[in-house]
Amino acid sequence: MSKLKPVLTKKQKKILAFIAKFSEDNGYPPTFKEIADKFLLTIGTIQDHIAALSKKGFLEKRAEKARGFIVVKNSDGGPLVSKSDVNMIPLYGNVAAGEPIFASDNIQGYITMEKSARGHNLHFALKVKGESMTDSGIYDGDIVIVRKQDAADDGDVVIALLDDEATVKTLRNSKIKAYLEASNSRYKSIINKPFKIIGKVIELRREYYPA
Amino acid sequence: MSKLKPVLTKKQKKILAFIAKFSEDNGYPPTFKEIADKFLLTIGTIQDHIAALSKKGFLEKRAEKARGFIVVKNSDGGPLVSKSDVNMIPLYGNVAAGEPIFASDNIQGYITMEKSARGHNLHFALKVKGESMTDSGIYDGDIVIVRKQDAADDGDVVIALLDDEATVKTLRNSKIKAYLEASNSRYKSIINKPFKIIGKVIELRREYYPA
DNA sequence: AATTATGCCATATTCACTTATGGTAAAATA
DNA sequence: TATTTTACCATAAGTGAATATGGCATAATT
Repeated sequence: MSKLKPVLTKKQKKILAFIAKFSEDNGYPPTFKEIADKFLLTIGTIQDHIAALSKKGFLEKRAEKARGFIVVKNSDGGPLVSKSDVNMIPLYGNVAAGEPIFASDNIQGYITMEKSARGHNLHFALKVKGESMTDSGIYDGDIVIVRKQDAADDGDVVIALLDDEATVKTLRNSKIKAYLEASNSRYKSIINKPFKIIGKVIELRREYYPA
Repeated sequence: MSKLKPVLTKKQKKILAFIAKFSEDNGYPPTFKEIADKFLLTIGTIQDHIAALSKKGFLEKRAEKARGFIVVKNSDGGPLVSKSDVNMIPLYGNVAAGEPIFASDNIQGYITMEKSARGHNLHFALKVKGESMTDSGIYDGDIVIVRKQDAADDGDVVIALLDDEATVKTLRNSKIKAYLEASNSRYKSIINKPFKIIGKVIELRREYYPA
């Protein structure tokens, strides 16, 4: 209903935005002087602005430290992306049978993922090929984010190594034996071949082109 | 096949890692002295290390600037997350008919998305409710990332406002009239109701729990 | 064996930067 | 109307921080 947000003046917004952008561009925040130069103001004026901004809680100032402040809130109130919240993980393409999956030659790029609070295990992403999982909503071209592990539970969608090829399947751990289930009825489940689980799918992404 | 990577010594790795972590934690890089204190070394020694690291291309040094260096490469060669590559967008939950969708009360959180090169239009995310799009691989609980726009092409998956309620459907722009198509045969398409397009789905995400 | 890179020290110098102080003036608020 | 906030100025002082030099001892290369 009602929200009392400390309002920034236009000037303050501009300065905050400049500090944020400068930090992004350069990897470190600007000095008072650098801000002053940008706005054709003097250092004293910037002192006042910084004081105002940190009093309003958009900035945190570390006393007596060069470039010692950080933008805490965005000028429009939204949260900031913190580098420590995000991870870069490699995206692997499909590999021909026999080729090593995790070869660095096979990295097609990197994608960002939210850093899962605890357990910063090893994650990677894989581009799905084939139609065998369409009934589970996993389509050709989708990207699955995988956590490396060599075991999983019944019903988990897993990446398995089968004849030296990586495939996406649902794991079935029946009492008699474990097998890999395709979710598309036109595809056969894999029951009598040995396989090795290399990871569990924890997220799926699909991009709709053209962007 | 062969890649010649400039190898870092253990000490250099440690120092690089410290600089990276310090920058993340504090929002600005450390000074020479702060590094020296951490490793119980002197400033002179750190000078050498910084020189070595930047000569090897892991660090970039801005001369005569306080805290003026940035980690360019990770010690293990992987790319760094750059804040400017990632955006925070709000995730909206489902709203009851009549309620405003973009109310800030309805923000269920924020998710990160790769910043699309150009066109930083307004994006938002929406949690899908219902089964009407399962044949297109969009399931209940999935999250769609939407770019705000009020028109779309035939076949685009869109978010439409219908009776004051936001729904995910496929847009059909036949010659006669435009309508919204459900992809699950058990659901009817919406042909004779007025609707308003508020955005186009550009990405889908599904989280598999438990993590 | 000779050379280069690593890893460390100390001291001195020179800016880079923040802080402190004390003004002036207009606009917003009580 | 009185008072607070915003928005600016100038100047001096005092550290914070990078740079410059030179030297020493090992390990790794050539």
